[in-house]
Amino acid sequence: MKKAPQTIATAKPAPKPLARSETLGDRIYDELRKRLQHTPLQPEERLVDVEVAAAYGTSRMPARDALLRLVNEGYLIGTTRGFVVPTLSLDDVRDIFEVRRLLEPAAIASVAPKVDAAAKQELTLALKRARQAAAKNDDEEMMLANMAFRQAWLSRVKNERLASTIGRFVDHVQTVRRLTLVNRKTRQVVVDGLAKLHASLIARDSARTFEAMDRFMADAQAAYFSTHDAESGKSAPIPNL
Amino acid sequence: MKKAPQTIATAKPAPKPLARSETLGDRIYDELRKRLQHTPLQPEERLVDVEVAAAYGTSRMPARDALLRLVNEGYLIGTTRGFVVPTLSLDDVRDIFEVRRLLEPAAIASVAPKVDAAAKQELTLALKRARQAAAKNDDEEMMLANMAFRQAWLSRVKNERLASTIGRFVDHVQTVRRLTLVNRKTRQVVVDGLAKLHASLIARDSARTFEAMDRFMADAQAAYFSTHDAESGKSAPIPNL
DNA sequence: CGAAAATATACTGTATACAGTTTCTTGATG
DNA sequence: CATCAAGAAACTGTATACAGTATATTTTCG
Repeated sequence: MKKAPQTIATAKPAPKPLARSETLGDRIYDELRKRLQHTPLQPEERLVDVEVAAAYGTSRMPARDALLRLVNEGYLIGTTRGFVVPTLSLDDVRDIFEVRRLLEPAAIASVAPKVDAAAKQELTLALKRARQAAAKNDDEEMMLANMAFRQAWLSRVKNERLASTIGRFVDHVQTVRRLTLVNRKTRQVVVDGLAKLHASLIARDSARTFEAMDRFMADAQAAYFSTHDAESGKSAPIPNL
Repeated sequence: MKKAPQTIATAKPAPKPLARSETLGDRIYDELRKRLQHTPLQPEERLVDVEVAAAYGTSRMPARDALLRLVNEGYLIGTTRGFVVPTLSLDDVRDIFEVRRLLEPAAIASVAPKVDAAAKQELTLALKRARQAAAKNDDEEMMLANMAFRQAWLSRVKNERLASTIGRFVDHVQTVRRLTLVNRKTRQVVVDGLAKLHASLIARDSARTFEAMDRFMADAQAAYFSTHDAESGKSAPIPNL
């Protein structure tokens, strides 16, 4: 490596180039991300580029691209020995909740006026699933219902940058959520929160929806920190993404 | 390329690996980003990986890593013929402003209680620069002062995720800002906004700071859209990042 | 002389090979 | 038996080479 550049960009005539089509790296990235969203890695599990490459039948490069991208977005961290799931400290979780609380009430409020029949059906179904899961104490189903509900409104947020920012932060505390839901009282908080959101959305009431989400997030956050403080020592980092 | 994987991750004993140290790709990324923040590319300018690589004296790979990362973060878009600056539509700008307006008031309010002597000095200096620039109609200096003021508070936001999210969105409308500031009335709006923010920050008044930023962003947004509508046709995409 | 076709060029994407570094394993030594 | 050192193994990071594709250029034909 030699030295810094003077000027890098070339100012040639006037091209009008196409956007790039999907590459192998993109495909691997998409599938890996979906996989991580669905079933997060165990804290000691490692993703190794050569294995990912072999799994997808490509060389290391596209796999590497995908893994680096996941690192860039906070889904993984790169170490000298494979790619691992990041360990979130309590402060990290607090920070993420803080940002989410700034974004999600406004985001969901923005879809309230536009709730149509299809949206209503999705939301109602998700709520129903959540209720049944709560009744059966089914943690896994509870989480899935919760995700379905969020997906129902988040996919209808017009502002794509807002939606994707929220999505990313949600993903990052996914396992936290998993932990949180393993708790009877918390499950009730969630069902109540979803029910209120559902009602205000169906009523197409933006202000009430905003309020409901703000409350919901505050309650969920409180529930998380209380159950966590109860279970383990205060400042111990909790496992996982 | 063959088929999808069954299970990719290996579950071996228990490593405790180090975080990776800085790579060539990281270094190139850092410098390129700083360069783009300072002087954005012209719309027809292209960044080509082989040239970037040559400029830094490396092979194409680290350059490629850096460029892809910049694409991932929205600073560039990859085409079949080099990497180019994205063209933001009016809706894009609106979306970005919307997100910023959700985040920045809360963020700056969070630093108000912690404004110390050093912070005060930085803020005061930046405000002074902005005033002088406005008096001299110096667009460039105006923008720099504006950036300095933001840097002064943004660097003191404790929540790093919040800060970096804001930073990214700000960067993306940087050229928009440049356009906006080339306008006498707008410059006054900015100076007034900074002055109010400065006052409430020095007073360590969170609520007032929040309010001041919210107003400021609303005014700035309005100023931008009015000047833009005045200058060119309504829905024409404006150039640039 | 102009338009369409053929060729060349300039990029990105992918594969493979190599180098450097950290962790693991093995063996020697007290 | 414990501890440390030396070697091997397992990774990532980087370099180089090749393939594919979109754009630019030239050529050919009306």
